[in-house]
Amino acid sequence: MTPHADFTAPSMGEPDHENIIRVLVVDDHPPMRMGLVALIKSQPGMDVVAEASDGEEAIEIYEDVQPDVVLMDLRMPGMGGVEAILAIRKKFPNARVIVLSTYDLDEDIHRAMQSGAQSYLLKDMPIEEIASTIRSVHAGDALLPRPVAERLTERSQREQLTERERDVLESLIKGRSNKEIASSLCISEDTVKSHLKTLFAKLRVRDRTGAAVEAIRHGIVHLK
Amino acid sequence: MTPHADFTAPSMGEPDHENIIRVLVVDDHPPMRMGLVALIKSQPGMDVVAEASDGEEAIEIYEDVQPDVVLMDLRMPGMGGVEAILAIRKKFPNARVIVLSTYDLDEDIHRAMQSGAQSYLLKDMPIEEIASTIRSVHAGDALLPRPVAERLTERSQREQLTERERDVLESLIKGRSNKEIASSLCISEDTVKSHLKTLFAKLRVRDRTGAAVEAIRHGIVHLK
DNA sequence: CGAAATGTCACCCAATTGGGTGATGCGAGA
DNA sequence: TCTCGCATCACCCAATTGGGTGACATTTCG
Repeated sequence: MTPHADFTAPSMGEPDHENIIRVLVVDDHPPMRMGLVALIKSQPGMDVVAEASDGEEAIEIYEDVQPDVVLMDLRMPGMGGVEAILAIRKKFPNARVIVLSTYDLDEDIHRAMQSGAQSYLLKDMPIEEIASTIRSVHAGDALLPRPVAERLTERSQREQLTERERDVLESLIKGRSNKEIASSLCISEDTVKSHLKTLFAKLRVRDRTGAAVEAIRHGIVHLK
Repeated sequence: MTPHADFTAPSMGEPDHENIIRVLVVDDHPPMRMGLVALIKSQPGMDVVAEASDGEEAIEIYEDVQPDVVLMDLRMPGMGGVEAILAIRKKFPNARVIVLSTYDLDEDIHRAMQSGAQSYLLKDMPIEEIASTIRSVHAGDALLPRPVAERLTERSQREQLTERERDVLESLIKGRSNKEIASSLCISEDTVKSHLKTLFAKLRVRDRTGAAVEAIRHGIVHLK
């Protein structure tokens, strides 16, 4: 796809301190990809070795070119960033991935870091910060910008939802009544109400409408 | 801010058919700006004369450089794209603006076109389409890509909300009960219920939760 | 093993919500 | 002038929802 020069195997032997950082750019927006490529190529000591426009492509290409660092968008059609990171790190546990997202939703950040990303940047950050993070992550650090770290703290203060609570929440956001949620999950209506009670407490809302809005606001469930 | 060469006044006299298309790029994401600049500079017959990172800056710079075409993001901190387009076209009714957005929400598209944009593109479109639209719009056409036009049709099939209905909807999404909505809008609870009834019908939902989700889904109200 | 978390269900009761019907006043436009 | 849409309010009634309390089984974990 994108021409990448002859590369030397990153495993074994001599440290790559003096080598150029080989970056894989993953984003489904062509102009954004173009910008990230321009950004990286404008920096000394790093270069783009390949591009991908969704998760599956990213996995394939990663195996081929085995880049030093991946710059990965989160929301993409088909396979998203999180699944791609999981797949890549399953096969290459040392893979270094920086998530670059439009959104600073606490759940997104949490899921990304959970899946093994080394950092999480926002697209409204200056290009210097993106470049310096690529260097840091390549050097083995895993740092989060202040505002992102703060969001992650927010999320940790919110109580974890159980699997069943998530199910109810998702069903709720589809516009279903308690009765409908019950039958869709094959449980009694009382059980639904029971889950809703704890759900309201955990999300700190009074009713289902508040729960729906909070869930969307924090990225706990995604629309569409 | 950004260097722009000597420019000739776009008013009066000779047609600019043979001149280069002078583009102003407005986006709050540095790497996206970088990509758009690279995109435009890579195309023959057009060039970037200035960049802005929010609505206010866009207005200022527009007056200074009076570009042929503006490539404008919609959601930006501070003043958004719609307000900027309105302000620019109030002073320069012939201003040509292409909105370039991440989202294909019908309300966003509607508001953008309503405010006077000539086109609405999505960031996941290929760079050729973006470039060719710049040319078309500069030549005086105002065309919408198929998928965007279809979304706009969706929106026109949904009944218009009245101002008051919007007020109730916004209040609803803040998590308020009917009683609280009533007092926040200084009307009776019965009136709130009355508005909600028509609101449910127009949005084709059964209850307030559905209304909240639909409103967010279509961009009728924005979170945060 | 015992404790804690999770998922399940039941019952009661009050509050909120949603649906139907209708009425009034006001301003814009045919 | 006379509609028509909009906003306002009222009343009634049924359905849904939310809060409190408690119980039981399973699983996980120290």
